Amino acid sequence: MKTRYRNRAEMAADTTTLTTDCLFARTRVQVCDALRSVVPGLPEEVVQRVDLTPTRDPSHGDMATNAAMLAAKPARRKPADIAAELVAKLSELPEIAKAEAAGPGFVNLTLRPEVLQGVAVSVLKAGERYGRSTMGQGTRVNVEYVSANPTGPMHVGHCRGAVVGDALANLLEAAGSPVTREYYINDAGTQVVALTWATYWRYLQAIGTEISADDFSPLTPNGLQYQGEYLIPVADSIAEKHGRALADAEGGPADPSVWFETVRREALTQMMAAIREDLEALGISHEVFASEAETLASGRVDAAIAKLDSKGLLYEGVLEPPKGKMPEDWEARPQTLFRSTEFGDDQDRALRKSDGTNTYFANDIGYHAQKAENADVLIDVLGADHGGYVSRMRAAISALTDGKTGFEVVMCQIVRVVKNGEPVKMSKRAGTFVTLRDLLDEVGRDAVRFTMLTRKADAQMEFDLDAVVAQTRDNPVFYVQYAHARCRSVLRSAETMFGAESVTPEALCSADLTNLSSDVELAVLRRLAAFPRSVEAAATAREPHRIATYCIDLASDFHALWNRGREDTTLRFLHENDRATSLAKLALVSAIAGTLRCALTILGVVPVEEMR
RNA sequence: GGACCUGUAGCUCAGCUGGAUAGAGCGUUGCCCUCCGAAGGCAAAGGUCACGCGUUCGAAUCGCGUCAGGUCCA
Repeated sequence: MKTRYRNRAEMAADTTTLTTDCLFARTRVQVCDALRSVVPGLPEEVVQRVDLTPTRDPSHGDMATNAAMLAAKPARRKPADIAAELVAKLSELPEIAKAEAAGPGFVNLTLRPEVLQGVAVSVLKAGERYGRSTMGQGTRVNVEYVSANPTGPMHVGHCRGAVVGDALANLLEAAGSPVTREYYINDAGTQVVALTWATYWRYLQAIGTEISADDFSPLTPNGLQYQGEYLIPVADSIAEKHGRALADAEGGPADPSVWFETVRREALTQMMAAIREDLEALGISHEVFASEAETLASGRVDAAIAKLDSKGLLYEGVLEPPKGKMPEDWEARPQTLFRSTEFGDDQDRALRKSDGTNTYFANDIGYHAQKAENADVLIDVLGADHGGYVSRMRAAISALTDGKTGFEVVMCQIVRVVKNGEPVKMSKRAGTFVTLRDLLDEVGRDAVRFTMLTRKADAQMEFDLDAVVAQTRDNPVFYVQYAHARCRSVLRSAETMFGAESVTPEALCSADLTNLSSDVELAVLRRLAAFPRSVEAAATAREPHRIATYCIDLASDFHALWNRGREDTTLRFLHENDRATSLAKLALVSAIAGTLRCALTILGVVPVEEMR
């Protein structure tokens, strides 16, 4: 496993060259240098824990560091004393207007205004690359997400994992990791057999045979499991292509050897095509669609099992009966077990059933081994219902790769869909489940994506259909989009006022920014400065929702600034008779719009130019 | 019975990997349009961070236990 930083400090201390063009990262290096000279011989692992954070309270300056408090114990000195010496050292730096010790040992730093003003220029120069980092260089990441069974169209239950996985992939890419987006098609299991039978039933109807679900069900291996109408067009196209050739002379069910493989392939192809369309509508495209059947055929599953065996990790045994509620049909059965308990699992796990066929787990091991051939870290984005699967998979990957390949799971908890204050009931059986397409049609792609990303993945969330289309402050999608649209609106007005060529990002880079000195303007600049830091932190934590939170915060700063211009005309962006001042303000506005675009792009949300 | 996730304002949720007086939105109560888009902003009120013990300079955050909700267990 390649380097995985436990925290930002470690990440930043790990390298002498900065991974991102970030004011915080640069200043932190200076703080660390100062600390080393104030406390000679301080162990590096202590220095690495030094953190430099934005302050919550502007009266504490622009940034605060915990350096003195961290060093106090190893240096056997009082935090306040170290802080005082740090203050003296840091005050000498040209970038720092004021350094002061405060509270239990913080050192608060106030930057010279031109340093903060320079942030706007950095943003404009970086353009769409603002916030990008090289932190992940050398760590190839495979993110597997969605992987919905190809047995029907996507429904809202798949949506959160899809959006989170996609945003996470974008985020890790922004943080410098080469990312593979992957979808695992479970096309070798019993569900696909069931799908095939269900499609065949619809096929018989398509060629004019009258056969009810109740009549057909007993003919199938496991009953008729899918009766959805979405199979009708699939069956129609099969009927069109093959006529009555797949049925017997009377149009009734023929022997499976006649039709099964044909129908299976056709159903799978069309289901996957439908899913890809759904994904496309969500703005998602995977680089790899991996087939379980192909992985099996490639021999990788057998190879993985053989490898575990060669390490002495397999044995024939009988699992303990489940504690508590005992399934009625439970019986002790000897089967091939993997010693996952040696890797932290709470129970050994079966790789082969008593009849000798592979379990799902066995196939999944082979598949993960396949992914590990081209990645250093595997991330599975899973629904909460797969929680029990994590520790056994981690055990298997650890065993197979000798711990070289990282395995992480981002677990997405349930989304409750609410409309008019009432939960929307979903039942696949009753056919009342909401498809992804329905949801997109109702609220729109960007609203779905952004809203799903405003909460951390491992917390349950409520998705209020009314709220996400509301054009009000309590709808964060709208709020953020509105901020961007307002920026663009100002810039459009500026173009007519000063000429388009004067307000391009390149032209605005050379504006004199010294008049950006009010508290609200400096607050926005501080926020812009924190973006690269947020990207690295979000990537390290595998938490794309932090980028959504950042968007909301920046939008809030901007709306506040906008409204302050009502009472204080010097804060307005456009001053017809004062070109120099206007260009400074416009540089800030352009930097805000640019940063919002960078952030929204990570989330896969399209920034809008105007609201209608 | 066990595993994983969650518990923060009346409601929906943030809280930047242990830091200063715990923050938003909605709802409630007041303000702010002659003015770049008021689809916004400002302010007030609202908290035993589920509970208990522990770790330490310092805990919503880390550990253990209890309770509650969710997901799962060949």
